Amino acid sequence: MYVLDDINRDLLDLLQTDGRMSFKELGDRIGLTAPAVAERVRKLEDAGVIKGYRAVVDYEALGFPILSIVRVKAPIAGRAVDEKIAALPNVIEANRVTGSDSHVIRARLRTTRDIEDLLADVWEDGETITNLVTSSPVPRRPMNLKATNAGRAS
Amino acid sequence: MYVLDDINRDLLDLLQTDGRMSFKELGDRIGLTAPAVAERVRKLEDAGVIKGYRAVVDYEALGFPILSIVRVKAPIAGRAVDEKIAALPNVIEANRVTGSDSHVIRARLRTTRDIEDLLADVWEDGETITNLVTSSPVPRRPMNLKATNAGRAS
DNA sequence: TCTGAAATGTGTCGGGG
DNA sequence: CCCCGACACATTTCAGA
Repeated sequence: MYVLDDINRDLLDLLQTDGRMSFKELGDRIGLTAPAVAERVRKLEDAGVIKGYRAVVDYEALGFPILSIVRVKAPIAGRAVDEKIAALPNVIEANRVTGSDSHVIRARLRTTRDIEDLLADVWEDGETITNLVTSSPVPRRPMNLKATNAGRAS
Repeated sequence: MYVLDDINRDLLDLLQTDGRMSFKELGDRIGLTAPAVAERVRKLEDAGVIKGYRAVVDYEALGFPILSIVRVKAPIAGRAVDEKIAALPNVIEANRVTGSDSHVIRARLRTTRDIEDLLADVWEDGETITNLVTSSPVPRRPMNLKATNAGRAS
């Protein structure tokens, strides 16, 4: 497990909030110079702790107002099923899970009609249960590493 | 609905893949100069299409190997419940949904013991069903806007 | 809405503590 | 592991089309 000191923990919290913050500004906030920050960030990237940077896009504004959660009970949950799911561009996440279902899939859709198309694709693999998200009390957010005492040696 | 031209669609796909890409490099890839890119990106931000930028952090590497999905059936699903869930730092997303459950919660946890603590907190609000993610055929990913023909006037 | 050029700000690399 | 100074590079602004 990768152990963080307090500076790296704060760096990660800042970069999770604003992934485009400059090294200089990061340094100003935590009391380091830009080169020192750059080196720490580079090491976090090399270690795989920072996996990348992403712009967060509002899919609703782009015409995908429906967020659906589909649970699948696939009798034979093999690689073929996984790959078929991954090939669907509307799918933004898919997990294999414990319990009576085999997969949990999340997809962004344009219309209710698209739900049928999505289900038709996974239908062949097993029974499905679909929930539509009506609101998000906690929209997808980063963990607050400071609040969770992340990175402390256990 | 916000209508994208092809350039903005490609810009968003690039920024979803690498949120720290410089305006100059973005411009080189799509055939514009840096100032033109900067202006387009600024407008997308102002319009709320780009909601922000985030570093993607590997929580497993930081000691949170468990991703849990908890479905809650809360008889009275009011604001108080939402706020209690939102206050838990391990919760990375919570949705209200249609169907027999009221909420779907995702949380990152350190140990199986933490599952008990999490459930104890939401337990008071209703019955729970918990699934543990064993693998992710599709890890959380951005939508490919080009593949989905996003932003086209319908 | 874009380009091109000038000014400003930031990233990067060396040397040194 | 950090700071400082110097250079290279990116961003911003603005005039012009």
